[in-house]
Parts: sequence; C-alpha cells; structure tokens
Amino acid sequence: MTRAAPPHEFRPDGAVTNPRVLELALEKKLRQAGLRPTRQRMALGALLFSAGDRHVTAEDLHMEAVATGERVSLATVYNTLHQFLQVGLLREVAVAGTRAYFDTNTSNHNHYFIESAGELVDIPSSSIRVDGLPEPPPGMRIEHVDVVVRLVKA
Amino acid sequence: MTRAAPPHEFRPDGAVTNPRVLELALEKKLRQAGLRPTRQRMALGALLFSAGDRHVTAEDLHMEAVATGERVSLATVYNTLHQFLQVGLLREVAVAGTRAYFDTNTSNHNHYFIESAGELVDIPSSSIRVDGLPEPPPGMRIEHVDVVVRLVKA
DNA sequence: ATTTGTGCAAATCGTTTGCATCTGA
DNA sequence: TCAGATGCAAACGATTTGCACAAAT
Repeated sequence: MTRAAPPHEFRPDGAVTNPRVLELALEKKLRQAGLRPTRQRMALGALLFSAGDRHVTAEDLHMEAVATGERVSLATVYNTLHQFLQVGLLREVAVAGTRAYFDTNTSNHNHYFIESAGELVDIPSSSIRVDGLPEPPPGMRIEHVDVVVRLVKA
Repeated sequence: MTRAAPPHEFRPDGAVTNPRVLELALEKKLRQAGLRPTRQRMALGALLFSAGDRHVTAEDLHMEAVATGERVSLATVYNTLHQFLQVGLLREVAVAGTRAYFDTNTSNHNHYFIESAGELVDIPSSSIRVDGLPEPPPGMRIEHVDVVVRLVKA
C-alpha cells in the first residue's frame, strides 16, 4: 500500500492546498463581507475563488455545482452571485447579449469576447491604456470604463 | 390666408428637407442593402435615419412609431432592427443589462452609459485612443472594440 | 405568380420574486 | 430563538418564433 499525499503537502510556491485551510479562508472572506458562511455560499465560493480568475454565467456555475454533487437551486445561485457582486467579491462584465457574466477578478482589466463561443477571456496584458477621455458631464462621475474587444474567426 | 412654406424650401446649409426626396433616398438605401422598401421598414428607417445619430431600444422605436400613427407590431420592429443590423445600417452597443441598444452611428466611436436613466450617449470627442492592445490569439481577428464609460451621479 | 414581409399570439430564455420552510448564530 | 437564507414554482420582461395572411416584385 503506497502512502497517500499528506494533507499538508508542502509546495515551494507557497500555494495552500489543504482543503480545511481554504475553507477557513473562504469563511473568513464571507464573514468579513457580512455574509453568513452557509453551505451553499461556501460551495459556490469555493468554485469561484479557488481556481484563479474565472468568468461565469449563473447557469455555468449552477451546472458546475450540481455536477460536484452540491444541492443548490438556480435561484440561490442568482441570489448569491448578486450578493457577491454587492460586497465586491465579483464584478459584472458588460457584454451585450442576453446573459450576465461575472468575473472573479475585480481589479481594473479588460476582456476579449469570443462571439462564436460566447466566451469571455481576460486580455493578457495590463498595457491597455484609454486616453483622451473627456470630462464627464456636470454632476456625473465615471464609475468604470469597460473595454471589450470582440473577436471573430479570421 | 397666409402662404404655407413651399415644399422645396431652400436651406442655406444644404440640408434636404423635402419629404419626397428623403423618402427616395431611404428607399434607395434599403434596396441597396437588399431589403424591400415596405411601408414598415420605410417608417422605421425614417425615424432612425433622418435625425442624426440615435440610440434606441426596440421598445423605444415601437412606441415612437405608434405615436406617429404608424401601424407596426413590436415583432416587426425587432425583425427590422435585426435586418438593419445584418446589412450594417445599425450597430448594437455592448451594455450589460437586459435590453439591447441599437446605434444609427455605425462608425467607430464610444459611449457614455448613464446607469440611472438607462441612457446611452455618444462621447462628444473622437480623441479617445485605446493603446496597447495585444495581438489577438491566432486564428482570430478583432471585429470591434467597445468602450463604454459608465456614469453615476457624483 | 411567386417570393418576401407582417402581425398576432404563443413560446422561449434569462432572471427575479413571493412565500413557506429551514439553518446558522 | 429568530433574523437571515434557501428552494420551489410562479411571475416577469425582453426577445423569438410559427403560422396564416398581406404586400411587393
């Protein structure tokens, strides 16, 4: 019988892999945002936040959760996504079309949108600059600048 | 009895005001796009293309048409907008949210989106420059770059 | 005469909501 | 205990579609 990997496997890059540690971190994250760490929110949070930057629709996430054996209703997925939005754990990306896309990367960055696949991808560069923005009209302020680069097959 | 303005009123700026001339121009525009100049398409086209750059939703346009006394169904407004899109007479603007916005200005330009009013406005400047766009992934080409500046009350 | 467009109402899609029930603090 | 969260199903708004009828070539 070979030995299973120890639960506290050491990784030179310092990434935490112990599920219990991740769980505690997520619980803390939710509590700090003022959200109770319920089973459903923990499950969705784990899917969203433990695999780098992600772009999901509500239905994507619901299917994933169900596939993982979680019991969550689609309505709760919607509610949860909006709660995460409100507390700044997610950001919504402006893509014309029917479905709403949620992005786990809340910092300022931009996107490719691959129309044929309905897929959203971070632009692998922080070098995009938008210059020459005029002053906003009086009484208004700029809340966010969305840049979406639409890609089609060449 | 005072004299009504002549149908061919002369305007120093050269703008054409004769309704028959406008009608013929629109008919030509539709035919060139491969669309039959039906009553409904002419009516919607007149609303869309004879008043400078416009941003409308399907429902906006339908209400306008009905208010003008035109008999057009909402379904036909949707169909017509999409036909106009396909032949390049309109462009759709990427605004996350429920409704689709159509823009009669099909050249490259950018938008303010006033969230509180759900209103879309051209950015009054062609000085916006987007720099540092990386090469698109292989096999893909950039179809359009959408820049939407979201405004909220200051 | 033939093709194309239109209107209506029903269907669909993504999303939200009302409300009874359950759960975490 | 009890505010807060969840699930279900029904409601919803925007858009699309199927099909009989009407209009354009």
